[in-house]
Amino acid sequence: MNDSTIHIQNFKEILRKEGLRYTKQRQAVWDEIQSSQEHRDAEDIYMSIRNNGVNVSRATVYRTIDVLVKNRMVRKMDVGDGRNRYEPRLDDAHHDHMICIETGKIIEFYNEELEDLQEKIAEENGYMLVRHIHQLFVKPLKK
Amino acid sequence: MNDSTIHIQNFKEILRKEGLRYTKQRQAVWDEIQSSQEHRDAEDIYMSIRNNGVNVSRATVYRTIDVLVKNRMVRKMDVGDGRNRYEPRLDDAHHDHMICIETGKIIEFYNEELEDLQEKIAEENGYMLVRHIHQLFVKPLKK
DNA sequence: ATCCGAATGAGACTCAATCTCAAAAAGGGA
DNA sequence: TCCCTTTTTGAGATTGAGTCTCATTCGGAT
Repeated sequence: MNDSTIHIQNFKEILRKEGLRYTKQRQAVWDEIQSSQEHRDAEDIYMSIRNNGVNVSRATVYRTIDVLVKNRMVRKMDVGDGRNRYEPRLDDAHHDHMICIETGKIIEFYNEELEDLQEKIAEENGYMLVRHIHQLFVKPLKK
Repeated sequence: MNDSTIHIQNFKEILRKEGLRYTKQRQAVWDEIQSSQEHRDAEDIYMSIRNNGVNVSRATVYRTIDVLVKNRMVRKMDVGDGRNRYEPRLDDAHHDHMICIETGKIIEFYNEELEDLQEKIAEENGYMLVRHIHQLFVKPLKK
């Protein structure tokens, strides 16, 4: 059983759990997102699927992404330019993003201390942390 | 010279610096935002100005907000629901936001350690921190 | 293989935000 | 003050990501 098989299994199970049918369009959306670690927008994913010869509509792409996001197979990120970006959660390891304002490059980072601190802050205010958005807008250090 | 006068002065100076003319519409936008510490959307600000008897268009509200944001008199925040929120930066003290997913309440917080950690992370990756977005989505702790 | 409810897709629709451009207003000079 | 040039305004058109509609197609249980 290779990587790809594992993902198809998981995906089918999720559809079953959600009471949804397995269709080639839904599979194509997951395949496409899963095929790249990049942070892509819905239009890009939609066009790539069509270029691969699978007929799919934007509506189906958006609908399927919602299911994937709900089931934590895809992470949705709002970079503030009006278009959401999506990336596969292949290993489910949490990370945040650093966005270079000069090149647009997106760098992932993870810091345990930072994670703990956020939970502590929420609790100090009488709340429980559910999720968070944390983005650092940066520019290259001058050498 | 009262608080209000101080702000009018600053605002006029900013318009001059930007090579923009002083108009009652622009003043009304700043007055309206400055009048409340809440996190309001553009439509709310627009309607309030009109209800106060000043004729203004949405275009002018958005255009003026852009100038205010650029000059750090107003903070623009994307809470992820498609409508940006604006708040006056009266004292210029930085803070981040905690959003209760049950009530929609927005709580401001500031933590020095968190701020330092972010700069450190950016530098470790060869970047300089320019700005950041940090939002904690929380729910009330069960008693 | 049949059947019925779920899924699809073309395109209409939503809604925040931006753009257009003719008309109105600012503000400097005389 | 009045003029004149340039900027600003505003009503409405436009944009664009995302959602919705509903007739048609398809999945999959029996």
